Amino acid sequence: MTSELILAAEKRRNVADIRSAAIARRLGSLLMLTPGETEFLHRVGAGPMSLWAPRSLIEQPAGNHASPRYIISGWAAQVRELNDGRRQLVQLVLPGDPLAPQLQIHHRGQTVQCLTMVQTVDGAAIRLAARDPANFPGIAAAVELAAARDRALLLDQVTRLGRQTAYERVANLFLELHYRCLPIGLVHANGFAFPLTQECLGDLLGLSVVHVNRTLQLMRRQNLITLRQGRLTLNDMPALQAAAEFKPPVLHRS
Amino acid sequence: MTSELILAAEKRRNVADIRSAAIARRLGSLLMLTPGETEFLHRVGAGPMSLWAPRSLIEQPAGNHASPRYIISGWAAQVRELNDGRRQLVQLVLPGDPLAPQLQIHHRGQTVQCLTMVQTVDGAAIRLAARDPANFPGIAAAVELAAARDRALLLDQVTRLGRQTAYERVANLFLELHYRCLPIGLVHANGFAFPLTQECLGDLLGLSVVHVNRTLQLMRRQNLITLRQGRLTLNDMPALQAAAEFKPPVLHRS
DNA sequence: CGGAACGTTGATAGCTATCAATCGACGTGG
DNA sequence: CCACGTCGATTGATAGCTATCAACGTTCCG
Repeated sequence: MTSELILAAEKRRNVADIRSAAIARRLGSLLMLTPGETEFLHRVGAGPMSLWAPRSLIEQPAGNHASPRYIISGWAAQVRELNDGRRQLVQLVLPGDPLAPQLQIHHRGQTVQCLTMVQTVDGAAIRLAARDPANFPGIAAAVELAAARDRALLLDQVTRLGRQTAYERVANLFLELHYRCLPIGLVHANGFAFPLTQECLGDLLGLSVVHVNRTLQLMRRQNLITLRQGRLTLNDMPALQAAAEFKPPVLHRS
Repeated sequence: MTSELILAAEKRRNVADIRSAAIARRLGSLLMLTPGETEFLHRVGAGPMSLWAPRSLIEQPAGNHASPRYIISGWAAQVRELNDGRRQLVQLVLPGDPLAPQLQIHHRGQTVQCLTMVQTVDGAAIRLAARDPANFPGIAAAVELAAARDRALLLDQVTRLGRQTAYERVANLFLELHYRCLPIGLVHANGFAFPLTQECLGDLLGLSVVHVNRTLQLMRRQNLITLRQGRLTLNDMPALQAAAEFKPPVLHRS
């Protein structure tokens, strides 16, 4: 076996690790989990997985007794569509996140859509663990905190769309994504995989494709970011911060 | 006692009823409560109340052990402010709603602000009841459903700000408010008290005061609405619906 | 009466959308 | 191998929605 093959195998193993560890990392970043809980979440992440094609819609079984699903790789989004074809990506769903909140109200025109190839695992065990504080003291709290953080990010999204310019929206989103990708191990040297097309960015930020393109080019000319070949690097976090005013949600110990 | 005085007294009693009943109506509109549960919520609504002046900020005690507070009269809003003074009303809080979700993450620049005089009551009993399914089978489910509905309305807000024009935003918001005021008994003949200034409307819908004004006047000229003296009447719901595409969240029986 | 808060109106500027066309990358079938 | 179509990114020209600035009217209240 040549060293290249060994390296490739090593890399595959690392990738697999990151995938099966996404949930454990995501929840573990919110508060301290016991080793047993971390191990438990790793096993959930390594369980039988479903594969979804890019652009496919993930059907959410209605009712709150359906088991939740967690993304372990790929990006998805909660999408709302208007009758005339306009669409809004309401919130991005990244590895370690549940596809939808535990109790979701049915809404015509609302779906979960894959932006890349997506792998999901069944989260029924997590829901059960969250209801068994004796054995899993941290998981219940972490699941709650995760939901609260997602709501805080939703408020960020409202503020972005309501009160920020195109330039600020893009900068703010990039900082949010950096903040979210960091704990799940997807960031290296301030860069991370960025699979969104400019059209998706527009639908997420309430902008037209053309204007997204022009805004990105401006940020490139100012050397704030590098975005090519599906990878985004934040070259100047202070400048982005100054432009976007992104404030990460603060978790308080309770 | 003249008949005028009798009528006035009757009216005061009705108003008091509506206030103490706001929580019961709000939660009872989501699913069937037992008579005991309804009575329980009435007593909560009639409990000791706090009074908040217009424009005052309601401090949220950090931590998830603080008892939640419910509004029983008046309007408030969750507000985010940017460093340069821009502000965004993220979500309106109406009678029967909790001031904030059960577990709230601290965020610099986020507050709850009264838009009118506001009366609140302590919701600790509701939280306890929600954890005692044996005695209160419906309340736990209703509280959860209410939170899910609020999240759905937040997604509406995102879509409004991201993908609708000023005219559509205003129409959509008016339909949402009608939808929310109906179950708590505030709507009479398609009209309800509407205490928002045009500046607040702008901060809520991501528009400037001037443009809010012009949009309202257009809708008045088209005879879609009547808005004067703090009262809003929707004269042409079908036309508003056609313009705004408001879809009320659908609760499914589980 | 003066001032503050809110609403209204006009003029102008500016941000962003829309339309149209081009370009490169990629995969497919002839 | 090349023609072809599709998708995404890019660019230019233009239109349009909305913000900003400024001024004025109205109501209310001390």
